Amino acid sequence: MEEIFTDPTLETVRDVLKEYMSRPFVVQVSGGCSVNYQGRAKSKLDSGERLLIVKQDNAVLIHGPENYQPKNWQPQTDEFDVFIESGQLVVVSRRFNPKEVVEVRFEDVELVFVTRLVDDRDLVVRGHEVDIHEAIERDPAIVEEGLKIVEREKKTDAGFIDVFASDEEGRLVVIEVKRNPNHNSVLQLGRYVKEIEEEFPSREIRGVLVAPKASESVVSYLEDRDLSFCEVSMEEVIPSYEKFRQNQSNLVQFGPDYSAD
Amino acid sequence: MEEIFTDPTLETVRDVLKEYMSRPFVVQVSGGCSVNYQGRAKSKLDSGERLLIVKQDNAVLIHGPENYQPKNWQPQTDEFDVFIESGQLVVVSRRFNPKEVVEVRFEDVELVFVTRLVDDRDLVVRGHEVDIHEAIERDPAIVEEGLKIVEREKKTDAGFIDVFASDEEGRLVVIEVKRNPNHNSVLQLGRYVKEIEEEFPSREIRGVLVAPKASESVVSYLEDRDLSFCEVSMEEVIPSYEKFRQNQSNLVQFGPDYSAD
DNA sequence: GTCTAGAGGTTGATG
DNA sequence: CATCAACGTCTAGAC
Repeated sequence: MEEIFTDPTLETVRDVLKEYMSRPFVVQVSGGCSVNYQGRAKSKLDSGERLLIVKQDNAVLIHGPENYQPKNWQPQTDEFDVFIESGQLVVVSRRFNPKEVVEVRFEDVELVFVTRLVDDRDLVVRGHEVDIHEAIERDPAIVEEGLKIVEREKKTDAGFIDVFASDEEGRLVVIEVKRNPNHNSVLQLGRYVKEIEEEFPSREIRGVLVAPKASESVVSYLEDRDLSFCEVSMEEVIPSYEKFRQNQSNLVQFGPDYSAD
Repeated sequence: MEEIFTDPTLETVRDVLKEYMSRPFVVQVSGGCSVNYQGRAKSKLDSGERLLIVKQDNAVLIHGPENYQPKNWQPQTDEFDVFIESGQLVVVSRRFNPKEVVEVRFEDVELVFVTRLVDDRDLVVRGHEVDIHEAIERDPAIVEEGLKIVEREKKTDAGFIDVFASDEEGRLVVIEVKRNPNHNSVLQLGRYVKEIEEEFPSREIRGVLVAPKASESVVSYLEDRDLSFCEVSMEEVIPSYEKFRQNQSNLVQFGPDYSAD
């Protein structure tokens, strides 16, 4: 189930788009175009050669020859318009919330490719912040010996505390988990500690930032506020590959080949 | 300058990739594949139909049938490997900083498309945070009548203050500009105000968050700390379209057609 | 629907 | 090269 048109007329492209857009097909148009966007911001892209991709859920991407990011895009489309005007093929993608419009104007098209992709597999990712949370819950000693979890996602006026615990000496410990901590993480942690000090005025409170790494600047910023840093390695955080590898027998395993230190 | 191969053998695909990858061509491969990633995190994607795009700067995208986002990616590649193993075409993209590897294993390929895209036009975007800064500098009355700019990007120990001003009554005004403010923006502003209070102990200090919008929660958080919120519309912030429209005579103008309120 | 927090965020500026 | 701030961030989850 695929269709390819090389050097089609704009009329052909229009008809192909009308037939396959808004239906579960991936439509690609490669050619010279300009793009306008208006919504939360506005953008203008003068004429150049690009690749337009309309996905099966009506997400729209306009990719230039370089960069990971698309030049313009629309995460989803509520309404398409396709028409020819002044010798240009105009494709308009609108979404209503937020109200945004992307308009692509093709002057010439090199190739149109229509296909249907079947992909029901989920992407499994490990190494997110939640994996650090879970690792701490499984084994609080990762942070420090004698730590006991009191509550997870404890609500305060300043927001949710990632992990709320008590240490060996009975002090309350406010733990903020971050994958990439910065100064804001420190401010946030400080605020949480303040909230807890108000809630438990008779208790001694500690604040700990737990992360795979922190810059010196962040660490010193922590120390300035009597907070501390606990480094955890992703190795102790990411579960063993056994579960991760399931149903992957025909694939190269993650292993020595990749971990070239 | 383009090449299209439909239902090619994996050997053909390998040879095409070897010839055109790492050179300034956009190479697309559509077919059934699985993907592994390891780097800052790890991910695994079982077999399904996807579109692999290798851009002219060696950025790599693996797109599924849906979503704006690619399933896996590599913003840039320092080293490619292409080979056939166990009846699968393996494409490995490595980058060194951060050290990350994406491995795509094709079981079958539906289409390969090679092209060179020429696009030297820059995307012009209006409506970023800096545009709000500039609007305030042009016309401080956007924030409030009688406001006078004292300094922009004023340095403090807590970071840079976006706009530092004085109001009609001679009070100092610390202005924090945000496009999408959140609680952290409030904490940040509070911190700046504290710094300024230390620097000017004899003056009265106000803190104002300027943004196109703020959630109620953020506004009440501001008020709790004796800070205030000033809403600016993007219309008063984004410069008139005259400049924006330059060289766009052959394009439909942004205008009434788009601004369906 | 709005709002909040996280992301393999990415990217560009800055020291 | 590291650090930081902004993004049309996007996206998922909670309310």
